[in-house]
Amino acid sequence: MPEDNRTAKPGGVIAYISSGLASTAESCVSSRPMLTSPPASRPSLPSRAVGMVVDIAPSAKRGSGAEKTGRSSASAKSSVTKINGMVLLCKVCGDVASGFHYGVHACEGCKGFFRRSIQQNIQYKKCLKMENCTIMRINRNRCQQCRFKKCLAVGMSKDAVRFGRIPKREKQRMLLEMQNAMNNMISKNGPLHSMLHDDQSSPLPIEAISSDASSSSSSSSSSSSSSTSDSPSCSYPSSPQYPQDSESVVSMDTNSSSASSCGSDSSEDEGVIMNNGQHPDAFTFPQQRSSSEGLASPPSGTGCGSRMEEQQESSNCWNRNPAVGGYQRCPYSNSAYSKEGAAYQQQLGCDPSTHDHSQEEHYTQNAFSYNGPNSCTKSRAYLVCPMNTSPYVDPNKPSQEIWEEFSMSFTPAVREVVEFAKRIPGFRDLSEHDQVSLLKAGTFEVLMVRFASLFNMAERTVTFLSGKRYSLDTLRSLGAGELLNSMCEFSEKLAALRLSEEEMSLFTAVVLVSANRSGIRDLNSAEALQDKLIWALRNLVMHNHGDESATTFTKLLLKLPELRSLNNMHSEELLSFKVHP
Amino acid sequence: MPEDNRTAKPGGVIAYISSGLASTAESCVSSRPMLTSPPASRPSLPSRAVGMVVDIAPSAKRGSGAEKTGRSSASAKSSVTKINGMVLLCKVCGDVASGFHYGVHACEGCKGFFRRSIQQNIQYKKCLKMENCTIMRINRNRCQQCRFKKCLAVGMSKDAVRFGRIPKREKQRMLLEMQNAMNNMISKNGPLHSMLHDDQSSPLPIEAISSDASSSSSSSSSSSSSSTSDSPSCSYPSSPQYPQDSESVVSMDTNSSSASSCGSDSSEDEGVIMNNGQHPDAFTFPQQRSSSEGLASPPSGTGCGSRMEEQQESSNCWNRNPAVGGYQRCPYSNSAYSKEGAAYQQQLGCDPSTHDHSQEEHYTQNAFSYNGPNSCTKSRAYLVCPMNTSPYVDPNKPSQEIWEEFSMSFTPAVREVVEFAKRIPGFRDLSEHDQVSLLKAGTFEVLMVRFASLFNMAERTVTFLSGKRYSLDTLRSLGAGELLNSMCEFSEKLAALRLSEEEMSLFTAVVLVSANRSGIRDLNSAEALQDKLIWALRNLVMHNHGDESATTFTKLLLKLPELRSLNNMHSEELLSFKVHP
DNA sequence: GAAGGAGGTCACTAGGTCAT
DNA sequence: ATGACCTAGTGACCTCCTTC
Repeated sequence: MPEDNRTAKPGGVIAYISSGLASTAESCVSSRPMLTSPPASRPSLPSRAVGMVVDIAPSAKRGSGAEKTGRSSASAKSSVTKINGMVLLCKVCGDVASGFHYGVHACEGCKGFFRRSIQQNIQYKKCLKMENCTIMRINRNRCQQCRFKKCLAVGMSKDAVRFGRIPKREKQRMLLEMQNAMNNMISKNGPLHSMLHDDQSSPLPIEAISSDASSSSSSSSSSSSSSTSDSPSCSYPSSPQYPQDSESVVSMDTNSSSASSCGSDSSEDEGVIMNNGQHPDAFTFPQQRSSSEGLASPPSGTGCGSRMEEQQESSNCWNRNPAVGGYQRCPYSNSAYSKEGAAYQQQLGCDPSTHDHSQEEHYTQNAFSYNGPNSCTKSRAYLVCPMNTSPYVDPNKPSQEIWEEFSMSFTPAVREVVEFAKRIPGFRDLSEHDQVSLLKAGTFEVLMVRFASLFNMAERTVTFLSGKRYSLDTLRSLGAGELLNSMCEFSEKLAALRLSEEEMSLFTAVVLVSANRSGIRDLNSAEALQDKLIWALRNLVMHNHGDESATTFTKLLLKLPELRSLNNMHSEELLSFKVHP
Repeated sequence: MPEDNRTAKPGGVIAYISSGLASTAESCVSSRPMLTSPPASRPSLPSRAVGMVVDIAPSAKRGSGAEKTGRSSASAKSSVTKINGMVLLCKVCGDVASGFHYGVHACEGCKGFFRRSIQQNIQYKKCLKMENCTIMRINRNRCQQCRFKKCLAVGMSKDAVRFGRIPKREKQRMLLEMQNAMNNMISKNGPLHSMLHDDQSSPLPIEAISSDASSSSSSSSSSSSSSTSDSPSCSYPSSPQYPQDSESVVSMDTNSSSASSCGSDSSEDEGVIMNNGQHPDAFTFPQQRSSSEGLASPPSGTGCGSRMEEQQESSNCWNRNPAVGGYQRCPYSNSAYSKEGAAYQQQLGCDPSTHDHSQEEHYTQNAFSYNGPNSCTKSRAYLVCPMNTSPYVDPNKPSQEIWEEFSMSFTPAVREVVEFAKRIPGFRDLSEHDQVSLLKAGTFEVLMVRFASLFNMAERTVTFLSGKRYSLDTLRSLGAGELLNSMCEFSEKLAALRLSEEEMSLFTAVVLVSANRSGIRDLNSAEALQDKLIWALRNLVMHNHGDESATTFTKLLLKLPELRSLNNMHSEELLSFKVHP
């Protein structure tokens, strides 16, 4: 649907201006009372319509003389952009467009609004509702944030300005598209019917249409001049017009366009809503609680009551995890290691059988292990991973076996990560699928943080979980490469931040929920959780680190991409090991 | 001076128009922050490109009838000057040239602008920035002084007009030159080499190719290539900024083209450096200069004094990059593409031979491309990447060829990233090796940020640089997978942050210097640079985003790990494409 | 003639203004 | 702060003239 529609839509909102109808409608709509001032002042459509008209009609080639009296006429009043009797409407609010401004057909109001917004880089006050206000002529001044958002959404941009006269080709194209739209409309059940229908079906015809128009243009075929349509449109996206109907009033959307557009619109809005809907700020931190009740409290609260507790919990979740100790002590058992997906699910208390197995293929992503570069041509295999008991591997063992043994070695660690995750307030509220996805993507990173202390850059050693220590040089000679170095460097910098236990726990939680989100189904929830944890972490750090708190917090966040890189490098090495054991 | 230059320079910027190239996504270009919508709107080029075409091809004698309908056609629209499939671009702004005006291939806009400027001897208002604004199609109207300067710089002059038809001889010469350029490019050592080379030799690669014979007429034959290098720089001493115009288009510059840049480069760099180091004040900050004075100063100071300046500069570095325009315009030329490592080095002005080649193997890391999952079992190959002209690939072509062609398609983008990097204050102070490493690791991420606007989650479309838009569903049906989704999501969230142009530039710089550090030799310097940039970004954001500044800044930092993930996913797809084309 | 460019024309728009 | 109205440009097209 949407697709088609879009295609269909030319580009702008149009309206029949023919009869006096318009005026009526408008007046109705117009929120403003009737201004006494003369016709000119009349804000409403009619008056304006009467003003100078820019006719894009084909035949209108150049009747410069006729309609417009030259420049002077301009002074007369704002012009109405009209094509073949159809008035173009503002893509932002549906008012009558005065031209093509910032890449979009827009009215004087929205043009001016957008101009001011960008010129002064104004940050509007947050929307009081859901940040998805519908923007129409009558209410466009109610929410600046949403209005500006809409401007951007429909494509207004300083880079999209177009000067000079409209290229004939474009004009032609517009016309054709509009005509098509019209025909469709009319042919259907007759104009009235369609109008009616449209009206009802879509509350915001204009938007609907408009939004897509821009996009679609290129696409399809239907656009008459296929060839033209394509590129040109792209290039001039907004150009096409959106067939809308009449005045602000009746907008009739393009043939199908409206429908589609609606779709798109709505989706957009939804997205917005969701995102913002969550109250990231709501998560306050414990300690400050007492000491500073005055600290900024969460802006909007959803269940504020338990927030503190949650936060505390999260800050301690790791510590409370019995596993923690184990981690450092190398609790490496022989527990079997199999498909991670399943493993995670089981540990999370889910039924693995209910999940798709595609995930299994990615399990290498989660391992905390690495081997020397495959460049290691010796016949001996090495597994230079601190999770291993030793970097040396029995050369006589089949590589498959080595691999399995190795994999098993970190099962306990993975289990601990899962336990930790389960203690993160809010984590279990995510869908099972998403919990597993985050764990799969983030386990390595979590382990990296927790085991950072195994890497000692100052002494240039790495302590394996077996308790044995090896120098970096030794490990390098066994084939360890860049990754090992990077891990050491990471550890050193992390240590330099001197995080407290709580901070470390909270940071670890952040690491987990910040894991690669690809595949996450409920992105908004994951993000909301992340926001909450970040907020808590921020408060904690701010509270603990004095002058350097801002820097510390920033540096902490900068650890995330580093972890991601380590994770990837690690995965690559694992992969290469599997490929060339 | 000018004279010589002109002579030397052939003349114009060219671009292949065969594909959708021409159209290029203007949107992309947008300097403005990543607005969500834009993609669609890009109107122009394409359409124009589609307009009347003046073919200079030899054989093309004059199919007047065909392409242009003679005079009448003229009425049709402005013509596009095309030679053998290559479209000539305006030497001033990179738009499609309509002819040879005032001694230079120029578009109607710049022609008219220049005409008015000289006719009325207009004294334009002083540039509000550094008087070195990059002139591109999208922003050519923002600074008259710089535009006029650029006109003069590229050689426009009333004395250079050429009347009447193009002498056959000249036409022939142009053709030959272009062909040579083409061949060189392709054959030589690969694109990179040429890029590199180009970099050094001619600031205005495009021209080289172009014919411009006009001026040259005078000069000698050799002019073509040799000349290139020379003069340009001279003529435009200040030009650092306009090193190439071509780019913007895609120009593919002549082989020698790149060379040009070099000259420019150095000069360019100097410019930048000088600015920072020397006249801090000289660098004025756009809007908030004054107001920002009160911003918090960097915590620990290393040259605190110049921070702001640096910040400003860096915040504008992207904008000043001529390439930006190119980006949007999709300048996909035929520049060869080979070993990236070498390419980077070349562009950076280093000697590729001195570097280890191991890097080359990783070059896939840098591409901004992705294809559908290999699960795509159909015989047809798809390259669902917005840098491509189309997701469809000729099934008859050998995959190797497809791959190479595809690789070439983003060479211009890579080049732009390099140019951008060079403008980041402090970046060039890193060792050559580290500069290359960061570029290799971060190019994809930088491109992802700059091209974010191509992905429109609201409308569920992706605009290719060719200007064509495709719905996510369509792309998905072609094999695109999770990555595409993730990219869209990333784009949406980024757009939601509503960064200003400066913020976006600064953020982009941060992205680059925050790239995977593995392999970096002087970690501390890289980190110091990162700190500096982050600090600047933080100040800027804090200053611009009011209540939400902290949140915005945090969210911005959280984009880094996301970018890293996208980068990795992308690399994986690339790899899988190479393994299973 | 016909190709091809200078200039002119005037459809159009970014921005500035200022009453509201 | 908004938006109707203006001003100063801008650039798509055209006409006319030069050169091949």
